[in-house]
Amino acid sequence: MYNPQIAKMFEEIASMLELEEGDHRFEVLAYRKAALTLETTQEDVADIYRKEGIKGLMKLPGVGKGLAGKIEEFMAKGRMRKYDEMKRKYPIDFQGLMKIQGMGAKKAYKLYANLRIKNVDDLKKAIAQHKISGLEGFGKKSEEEMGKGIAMLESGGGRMLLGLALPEAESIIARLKESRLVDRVTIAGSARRMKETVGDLDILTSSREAQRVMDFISKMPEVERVILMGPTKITVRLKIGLNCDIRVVDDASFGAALQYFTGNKDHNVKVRQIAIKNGYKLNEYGLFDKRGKNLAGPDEESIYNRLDMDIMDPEMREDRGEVELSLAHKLPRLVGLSDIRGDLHVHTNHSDGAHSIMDMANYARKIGRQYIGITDHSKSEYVAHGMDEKKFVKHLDEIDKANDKLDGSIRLLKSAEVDILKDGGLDLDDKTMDMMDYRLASVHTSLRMGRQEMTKRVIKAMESGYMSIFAHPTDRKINERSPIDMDLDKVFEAAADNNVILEIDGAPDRLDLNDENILKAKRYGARFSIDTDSHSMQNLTLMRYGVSTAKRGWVLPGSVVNTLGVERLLKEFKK
DNA sequence: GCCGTTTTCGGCCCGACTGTTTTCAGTCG
Repeated sequence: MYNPQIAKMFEEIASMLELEEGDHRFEVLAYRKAALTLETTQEDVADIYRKEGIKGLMKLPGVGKGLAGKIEEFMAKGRMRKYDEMKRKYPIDFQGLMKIQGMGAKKAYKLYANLRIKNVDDLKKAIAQHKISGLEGFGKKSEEEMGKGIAMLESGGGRMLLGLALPEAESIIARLKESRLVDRVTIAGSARRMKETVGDLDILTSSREAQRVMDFISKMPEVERVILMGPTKITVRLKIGLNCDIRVVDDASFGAALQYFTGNKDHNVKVRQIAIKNGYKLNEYGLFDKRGKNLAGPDEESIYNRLDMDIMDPEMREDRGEVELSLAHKLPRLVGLSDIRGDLHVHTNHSDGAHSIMDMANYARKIGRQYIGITDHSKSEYVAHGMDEKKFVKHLDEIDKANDKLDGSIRLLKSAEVDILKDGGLDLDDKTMDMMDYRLASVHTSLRMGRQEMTKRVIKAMESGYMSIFAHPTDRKINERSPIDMDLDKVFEAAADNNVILEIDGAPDRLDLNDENILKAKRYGARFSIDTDSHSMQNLTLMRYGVSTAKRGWVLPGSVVNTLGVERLLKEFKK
């Protein structure tokens, strides 16, 4: 996989260009944009190049003739002349140093020019010896902030799971509402777009008492320390190890600000370009005409509507074609939480869940589910107390009895999460599986198997005729474990051929399939099941993470099986 | 260096905050 390596080189070239004489602003932007594209492109550039040559590379957004040539050069020779030349002049670890808050290319270079600081270790030593504060343009405060920045990095400054960050944001929002200092308050940024991980939290409020809001925030119990505070913006470090930006605007600007701070960046750039084409100017304070009159209303929708666009769900705002569809008034109606009727991936204390069948059923009914599928583990998962055939017969019988007791108030479906064995066989015998309403199947062992073997393994399981749903298909764990290596195109094709439903597992550390893979699967006509993979009653409420992931993959309600009523769903499983 | 319903040249988002400044460069989102 060349992508991360080349992305890093482009990033570094961008940093070095910032130090060169003359105006390289836009060249810098171009390198950074291409680096971002490479970081987020799943397909290896080597594969793209093999299939479509340099023209294929140039199809990548932000990659033109020049940068495509540099990618080609690196793949052929293992080096990039421009990078090597510049690196000789600036032998600095920009990537490492610039991860420190407040450090950009220019400061990094000053440190190198004056103190020969090349990397974070050098910087640490210089700080310890108080060499920074003596430098022109730096002071005592700079030295302190750098020290704090390094400490923050070392305590894990990476991106946090949405499932941890969003509840924290919601409790901060609740606190602000209770304070009565704010008119409106809401989440913005990547958390509002429900990205699987977030680098920080953005919260937007409107108030006539900005200063009091600032003071209030700085004293909240969630806050570890204030990083910066101005009249309308405050950045704080939260105790959970995440930064949080909170902005205060006038209520009249709230809609414009919410649009602006929700992003993402590329989406905003396009919307602003449309504003310019219409003779307007769009910023976080409003939509202004030539005379400077603010045309925006109090909400986001009025801004889009003024531009003759339809408003789209925040999850769509990633510049993946939603702007164009919105202009054409052809936005799809995506699946929403209220479409979901059941949950087809639920564990109980018969394997590794915390609660009984009845507890799970009652809780699920309380939060509005019409049915849930009980999917305890099969015998290979002995660490998860997986059951063998004999135990399953008894277990399935208990589900029947629970259904009798529940008397139709919620329906329990008989199922299992069956292991896909190393050879592609399933972990229970046919007779036992025949007793179930449907079956989940998933990979839990031999995760490092090679690509071809893994692909064959999964497809063989799909062809068994017993696999109703492919649960957490790639088996990745965010920030913990890479996805298993398989040819997703072939797997998705086999799923469609064998009527296998693909799961969108809503457990916040899985979110599997993810947005990109959902978009890919859709091209093969995939159908989905959005589940929680619950191991406790509380987990049943995680459905929103799965639904938002589906939205990020532009999933329509009609292709999600658990939007169906239970009778229709059972008919689907019989097919 | 990229890109195209201002299309092969001339744009490319722009406002907030900080530290070290005495008017602003650097960084961030």
